[in-house]
Amino acid sequence: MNVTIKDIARELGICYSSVSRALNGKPGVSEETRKKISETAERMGYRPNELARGLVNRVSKTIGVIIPEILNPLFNEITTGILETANKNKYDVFLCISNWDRKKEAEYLQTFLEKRVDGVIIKSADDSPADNFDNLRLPLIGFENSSARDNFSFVEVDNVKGGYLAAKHLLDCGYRKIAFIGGKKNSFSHNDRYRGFLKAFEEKHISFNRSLTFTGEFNIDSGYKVAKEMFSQNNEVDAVFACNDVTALGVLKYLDQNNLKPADDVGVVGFDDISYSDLPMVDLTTIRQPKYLIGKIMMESLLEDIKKKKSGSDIISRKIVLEPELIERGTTKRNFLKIPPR
Amino acid sequence: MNVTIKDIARELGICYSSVSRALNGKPGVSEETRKKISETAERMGYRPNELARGLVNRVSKTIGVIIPEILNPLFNEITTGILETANKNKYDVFLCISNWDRKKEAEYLQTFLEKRVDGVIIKSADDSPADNFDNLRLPLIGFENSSARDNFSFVEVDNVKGGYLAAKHLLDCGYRKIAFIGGKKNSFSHNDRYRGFLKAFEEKHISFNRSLTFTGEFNIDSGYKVAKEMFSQNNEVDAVFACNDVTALGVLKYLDQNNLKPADDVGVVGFDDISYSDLPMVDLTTIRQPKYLIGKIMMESLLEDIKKKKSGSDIISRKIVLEPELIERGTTKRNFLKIPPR
DNA sequence: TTATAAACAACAAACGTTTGCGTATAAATT
DNA sequence: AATTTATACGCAAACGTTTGTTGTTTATAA
Repeated sequence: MNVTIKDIARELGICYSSVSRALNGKPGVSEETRKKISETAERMGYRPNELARGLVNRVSKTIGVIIPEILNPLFNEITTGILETANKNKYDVFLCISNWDRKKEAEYLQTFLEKRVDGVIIKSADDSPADNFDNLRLPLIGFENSSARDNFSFVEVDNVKGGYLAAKHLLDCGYRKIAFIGGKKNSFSHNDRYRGFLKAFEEKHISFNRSLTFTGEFNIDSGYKVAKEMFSQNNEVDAVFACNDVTALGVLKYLDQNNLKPADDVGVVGFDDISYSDLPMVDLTTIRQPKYLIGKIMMESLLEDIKKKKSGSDIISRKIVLEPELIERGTTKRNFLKIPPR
Repeated sequence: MNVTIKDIARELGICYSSVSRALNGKPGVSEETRKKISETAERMGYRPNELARGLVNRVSKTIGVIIPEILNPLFNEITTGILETANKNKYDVFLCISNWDRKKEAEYLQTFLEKRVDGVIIKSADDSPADNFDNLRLPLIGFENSSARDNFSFVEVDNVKGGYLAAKHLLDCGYRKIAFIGGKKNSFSHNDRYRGFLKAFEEKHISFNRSLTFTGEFNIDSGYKVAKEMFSQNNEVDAVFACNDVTALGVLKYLDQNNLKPADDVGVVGFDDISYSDLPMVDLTTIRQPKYLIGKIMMESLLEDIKKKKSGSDIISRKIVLEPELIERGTTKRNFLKIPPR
């Protein structure tokens, strides 16, 4: 059985309310007894029961986090940022994986409500107008915009710009038959990246062949499959922009197995800059997201909102947009001109 | 403000204890009122307060998990197994990252105690006789043995066998000047893999040059650095066994940058079989650990122990050892005989 | 018709805290 | 010495549940 403040009080022959006050540094306890109390607390190995505390303080010092998966290094690094920032601020985190399933997501939100988390960070499995978290009365912040509501707070990279940078770079290199492999169809990030992608074409007055638009999932196999399908139908494709690095790795896998040289035969640009893209054997050109920072900022913003809520002031929604960055590596090559200028 | 059972009771003009009984399916409530109660509960959006429940039931339906990092895909996949299994059993998980720091680890254990988790899963940052969790009165299970105490429960792969398989494979291929790059020095897993490694040499009556023993950390940079140091001093090394795939990736990075061909110039065997080892550009021979399964088994065993503890029966410590498996890929080649048989 | 059990509802204590309020004691002021 | 003031401490309620005990109603059998 665990030691309680009542045990300490009994031991010292005083009232347990004094023990509480002493241990919390509140006034109304003499220095002398305060010292005695903290000594016996120490000696008896007292550990406050946070459940009981949470009950009266209406605070659990706990954040609920829902992400679609952690196998993808993208979420991995974001999660690292989240967890380390939480720890620095003395919060614990319930980490939940939705597997891109909205039902699961909703379930987790329910248990968060039941366990009285102080706030929620979420990368929604799906973007739709009828949101799971629409009338959740809880500070909440998302990774990437995923709600039509304009009071939804989120942190994301400028996806339009990211898509633009990718396409512009490929065009600058001289690639012309460029394919687009997107993520979750109709998700905000997918649409934004696609828009930016198209913008680069427009700007250069080059037309994009819409039949070269594909969608994949966030894993290597999916990238491989899409590449296989794509190249067996359109062998004139000379470059690919994959909306995330893991999908791009799948494309590279296909190229490798079919004796196609990255850059020379097919230019490849990914998105995210996961740690493995940097390996010399991979050496993937990509659009970097500041992943750790994203996690850190989400947690910091959330904690601020929690503070605000407690003090009674209004929470205003945040839309924090960070800069993406083109990282040029070996899977694209400048002045590559397969198609002679007409 | 959240809806409570008292609100529901007031709404219906009954006593709140009946509401509790009704909602928990306990006897003592008529079918009629039971129905009325669950209907109004639904209508009012009632969510039980798990803090209050936990307080009286002495159960939090929460597991604390401490791992050194999640950037390494090894822990990643183990964690996935842990989280999914927890979810299936209606448990939530506090995920904490120790960054290989024992102090942090101890801090986390304290907060686990305060938040009254029902059990703990841990990959200890360091193996030592004086353990953080020595007198923790909580069901606990570790990934890999990390305590001199014999009542410490853990799940691990047969590391002796893993080291043995790696060395045997390299020797069978014909490599002779083999280097060993270990993990945390003096950790149980390190020692076991080293023992197995040496065993293969003994078995074949081949002597191992002890000066080719190195230790690294669990990241690419570390593997790279060790390789650099090693090859600049001992250019006769013809193969490397790295105690984890991430370190092996660092070695491959070095080889790539120095125009050394894996397998032909230097055989490389890793440990873990992380998902990226399978990429054709990497194609790393390795010793596979059943990562997801490890996580799953840890969680299942822990939940069993929790059940046992609740029912009052004794918890016996578990030592679950799983089989490692050699995965032959492109970084080693059979019948490679650099050194002619004498 | 009355006794008796069964079915249900209400009461109250408990879980381990925090905290407003009242009071006893000691110190300070007149 | 009498009165005020500050301080230390105890009391009790509250947070939202669960659950054992007691009280009341209703149906059933004698």
